[in-house]
Amino acid sequence: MYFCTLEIIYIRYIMSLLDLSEQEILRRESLKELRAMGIEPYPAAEYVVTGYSTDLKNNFKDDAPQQEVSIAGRLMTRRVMGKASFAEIQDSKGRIQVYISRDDLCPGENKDMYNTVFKRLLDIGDFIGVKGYVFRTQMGEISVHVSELTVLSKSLKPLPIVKYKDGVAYDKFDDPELRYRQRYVDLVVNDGIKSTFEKRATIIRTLRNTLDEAGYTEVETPTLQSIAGGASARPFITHFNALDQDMYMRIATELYLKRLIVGGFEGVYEIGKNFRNEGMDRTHNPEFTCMELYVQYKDYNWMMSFTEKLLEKICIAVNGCAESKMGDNVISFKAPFRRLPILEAIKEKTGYDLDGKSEEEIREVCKALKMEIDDTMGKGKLIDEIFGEFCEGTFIQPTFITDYPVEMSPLTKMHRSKPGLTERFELMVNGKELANAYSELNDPIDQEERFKEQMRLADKGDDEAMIIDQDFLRALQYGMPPTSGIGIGIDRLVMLMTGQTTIQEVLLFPQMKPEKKTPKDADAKFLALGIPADWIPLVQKAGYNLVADMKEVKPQKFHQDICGVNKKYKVGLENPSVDQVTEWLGKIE
RNA sequence: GACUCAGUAGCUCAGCUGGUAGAGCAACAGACUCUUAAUCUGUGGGUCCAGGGUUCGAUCCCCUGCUGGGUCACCA
Repeated sequence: MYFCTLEIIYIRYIMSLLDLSEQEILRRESLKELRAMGIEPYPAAEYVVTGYSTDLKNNFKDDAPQQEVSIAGRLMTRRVMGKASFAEIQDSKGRIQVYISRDDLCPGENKDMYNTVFKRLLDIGDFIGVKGYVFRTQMGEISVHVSELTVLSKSLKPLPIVKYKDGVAYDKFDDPELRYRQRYVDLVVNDGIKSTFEKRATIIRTLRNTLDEAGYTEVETPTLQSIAGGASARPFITHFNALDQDMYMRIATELYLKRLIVGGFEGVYEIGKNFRNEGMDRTHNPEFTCMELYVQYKDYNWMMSFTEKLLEKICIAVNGCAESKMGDNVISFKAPFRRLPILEAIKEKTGYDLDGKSEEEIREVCKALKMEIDDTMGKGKLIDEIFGEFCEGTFIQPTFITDYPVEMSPLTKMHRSKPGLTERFELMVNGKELANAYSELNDPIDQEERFKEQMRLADKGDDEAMIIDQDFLRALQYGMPPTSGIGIGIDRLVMLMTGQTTIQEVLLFPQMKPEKKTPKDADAKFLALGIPADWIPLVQKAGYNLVADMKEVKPQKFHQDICGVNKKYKVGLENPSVDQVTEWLGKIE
């Protein structure tokens, strides 16, 4: 069964109308009307702008000679008062009011541009360009007096209307679900969203500039890996057809960057995405941005002072000072930061001194602290749990927590003087880990042993233990200079620098569950029952998206439902008889 | 995964022991040449998330499910 093109076009036309809201249909009609008037709603030509909203407002001087300008943007509000109107145009920098008087826009006899185009066919959300001069209204608002208006792009879907008065937002568009899914709308209608992402760009630019000036090389390493190493996390698995083998999305850049230090770079860094197949919440997104840096001949002490200077510089670049507000907390990134060994931190917060204690003794401490633990946890994991439970959240001001136990640091060099501990620090800010760094382990034999220990943990049931990377070991065997490395979570850094409390606010497109689409049976299934093609969209509009949905319904009710749609949406089809409908429904198996 | 709250017009939200729905904005028609959440008059617009149950009658009560928010757990 097939139909001619015209029928298909007609069905699509009905379907499109049935799926649209009244306002969307009206906007489409306005679009047609514009074309009928000879106005192209989506013109191809460049529209030359000579200024931007906020610049015009900031640079305006009442006593300066009149300034002709040309600006473009989205029409965001409209206040029509008969023969004169005010509107606000939103461009990339902000908003400015424009004043349109009928007789200035249309000096001749034909007033269509004002009466028809501006007042009736344009809608909020449309892009327009205007030419005119800048002036100050009686109410004191700097505005553009419009002499020429160009339609640049018609908007077919109505934007949520958010209005502001005295800093209070009315009818706010603040449902997180909608804001993240339709970030483009969020950026258009909500104040301050764009600036968060501009700050994010500033942070990354400052970071990159600082590392470049220090003489380090920006590199890119594989995202698709056959062994996902360098961190403890579950990876995403994907499939490479050409080799018919599974691959992993990287969970860290560490092992590749260290190979490059073996290869002779002074310093290498990468700013890129890592992927971890774990939960999603206000501080975790499955893909997130990390910066990792490795510098030869350095140690973790050097890295601490490098890091605090780096962060202070970034904070000043973003906020103009070395402080950032997080809710009620003011965080100072003024270097230097406090340094505190992890066992001292635990002693400080819990009163238990774990120095020199065995795994069994620590297990007892955990029980005394009423913690939930299990047998798969080794000594390192236990200490980590105690720290996470009682200490981590308490470090609001930037604090370097140093000298972690070897069990939880398989890629870290042993401490130069403290047995059982490693030369590692984590930087805690606002109660969360922001960075993780070490004096890198460069003893290939020790490294192999550490990997084997990880394998034993994996055998015990730790599904995050690291997998042994033979090629990385081979690289180390050629010799790696003493090296210090660090990883900084960029998303969390942006949160701290911009005062945001959820990671979704600093990611343009945070991971969301896929949008659910109502399943619909193919047209052929409806045609098979004898339902005419024209009627299929109406049947589906009435709520019968699947043939199975019609199975139980009484013919009378079904008849009423579909004829109701026909009438309500003025589709204009001839209604079937109840007998015909009964016949269709009778064919359902 | 647990708990909890929510789902009503294009948007933000009301809706009383249970009697099939309202406001503001947006839209449409009209008035208005310096307004600014413009104002004034009028109009249209709803699968009250879905499916069961109780009831003469359910947006409301009960059950189940779906979707989402929040909190917690998991997750360096």
